[in-house]
Amino acid sequence: MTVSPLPGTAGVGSPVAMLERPTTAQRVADVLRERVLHGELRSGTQVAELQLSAALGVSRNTLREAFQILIGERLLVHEPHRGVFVRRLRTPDVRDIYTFRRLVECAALAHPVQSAHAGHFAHDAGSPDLSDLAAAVADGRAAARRRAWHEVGTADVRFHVAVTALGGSERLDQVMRSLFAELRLAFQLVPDPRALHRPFLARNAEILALADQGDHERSSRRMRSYLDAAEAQIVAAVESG
Amino acid sequence: MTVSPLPGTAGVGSPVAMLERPTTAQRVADVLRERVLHGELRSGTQVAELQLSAALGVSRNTLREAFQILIGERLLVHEPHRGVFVRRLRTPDVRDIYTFRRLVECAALAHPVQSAHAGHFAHDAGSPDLSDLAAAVADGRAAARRRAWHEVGTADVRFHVAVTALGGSERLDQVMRSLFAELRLAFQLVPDPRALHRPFLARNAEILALADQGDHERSSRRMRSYLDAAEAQIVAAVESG
DNA sequence: GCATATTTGTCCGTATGTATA
DNA sequence: CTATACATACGGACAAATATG
Repeated sequence: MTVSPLPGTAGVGSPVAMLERPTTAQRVADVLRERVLHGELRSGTQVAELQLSAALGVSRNTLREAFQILIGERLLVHEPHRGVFVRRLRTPDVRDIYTFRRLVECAALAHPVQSAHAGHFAHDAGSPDLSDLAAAVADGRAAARRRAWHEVGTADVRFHVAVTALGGSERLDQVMRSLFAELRLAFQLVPDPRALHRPFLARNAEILALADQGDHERSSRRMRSYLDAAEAQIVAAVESG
Repeated sequence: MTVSPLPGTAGVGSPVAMLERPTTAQRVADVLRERVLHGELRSGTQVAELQLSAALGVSRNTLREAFQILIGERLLVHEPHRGVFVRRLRTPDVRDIYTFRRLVECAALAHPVQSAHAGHFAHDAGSPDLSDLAAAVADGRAAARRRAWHEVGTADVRFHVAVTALGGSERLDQVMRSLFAELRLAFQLVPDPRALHRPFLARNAEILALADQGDHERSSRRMRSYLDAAEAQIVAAVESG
C-alpha cells in the first residue's frame, strides 16, 4: 500500500485537523493512527522505519515526522536507538485516564456551559443541548438490538464525547478525543466486547434522563459510578492480558 | 548558537519528558519552546527552516521533526507551503482556554482526590495535600514584596498547576502545563505585568484558606470568579494588541 | 499580470553510533 | 566478542508552491 503524495482525503480523524490541507506526514499519521486504532498494529509491536517507509511509499524523513505527531498523541512511544513502538497501556495508565475522565465528565454534567460552542447558535436559554447525547443513546440501543457490539462501543464513546462537549471547550473536546483513542489501545485487550459495553447502555440512558430533568447533581454522580465500574473492567482486562 | 548533537542537559521542561534520553529533535524543540515562551520569538513571526537549521547547526529534517513536536503543543502553527509560525492567540482561543480552566480547576478544588498521585505516599487520610498551594502563595507574596512582578506571575502559574494536581491525574497535569505555556503567548501582550498578577495574590490566598478549612464548595466558587476576572483582563490585552 | 527568486515539501544516499543475535 | 541490523543524523537534490519585483 502506498500513500498518494498530494491529494488524499484523510485528516478528518486527526485531533489537529483544522482547515489545513494535509501534508504527507499528516496523511501518514492518519493512516497509522487508523491502523493502531483498528488493531492492525497491535500494542507493543515495533513500527520499523525502513519497512514502513517502503510499504507506504514515503521517505524515512517523512515517516519520522509522522512518528512525532503520533508520539505527541501518545499512540506511539519512542525508545532511543531502539525504535518506535505501539503504546502499551499499563494499569497505572488506565487508572490515570479514568481519574481524568471522572474529573472532566462529571464536571461537564454538573456545570454544563450554556452555549456549547458549536454552531447552531441555539435555544441556549438555560438548559444545555442534549440532542447529541440522546442520539448516541438511541444509536447504542439500535446497535445492541442488531447484536453489533462493536458499534455499541462506538456509540458509547460518542455518548461520552457528547458529555464532554457540555463543558463548552473545543480544546477540551480535542483532549478527550485523543484520550479515547488511547483507551482503544486497552479496549482491544478486552476479550468480549459485549460484556464490556452492554451493561453501560442502561447507565447512559439514566445519566441522560437525569440531565434532561435538570438534575445535574445526580446525573454527575451516576456518571462517577459508571466510570468506576468501567475502570474496574478495563483494569481487569489489562492485568489479565 | 548550535545544538550539540548528543549529550545535552535540556528536556526537563518538555511536557513529554519521561525518563527518555532526548534525541536531537527533542532538544531542538526544547530550545525553541524556551525561546517562544521567553518572547524571543514573538507571536506571529515566521520560523524559517533554512535560517534556523543553520543557526542551530542541525539539518532541515531534524528541525522539521522538532516543528512537529511544537505544533502538537500548539506553540507553532503550520501553514502549508508557507511555513511555520509562532502561534498567535485570538480572543476565541483565550475564551476557550479559560472555559477549560474553569472546568478543570474548579472541579479539582471541589472534588480533590485523596492521593495526589505523586510520591510521598501520604497522610492522605481524608484531606488533600495543600502544601504546594501554600508554597506558591508564599512565594508569590515574597516576590511581590521585592516588586518582582514577573516572579509573581510565575508563582501564580505554580499555584494553579498545584490546584490542578489536586485532581490526581498526571496527564491532566501535563495537559494543563501545556495549556499554561500557550497562555504565556497571551501574557506577553499584557503591557503591565504588575496590574495583571498583583490583584490575584489575595485571591489565591483566599482560595487556599477556604480549601484548608475543608470548604471545597466555596473554594471552587472563588476560583470561578478568579478565572472570570483573569479572562476579562487577558481578552482585553489580546484585543488591544 | 508575468517572470523570477525564495522557500517549502519530499526524496535519496550515506556515515556513524547503538543495540542485539 | 564479533557481526549484523537498525536508528540517528546529515547534506544534497529537485519539483512545486509562494512571495517578490
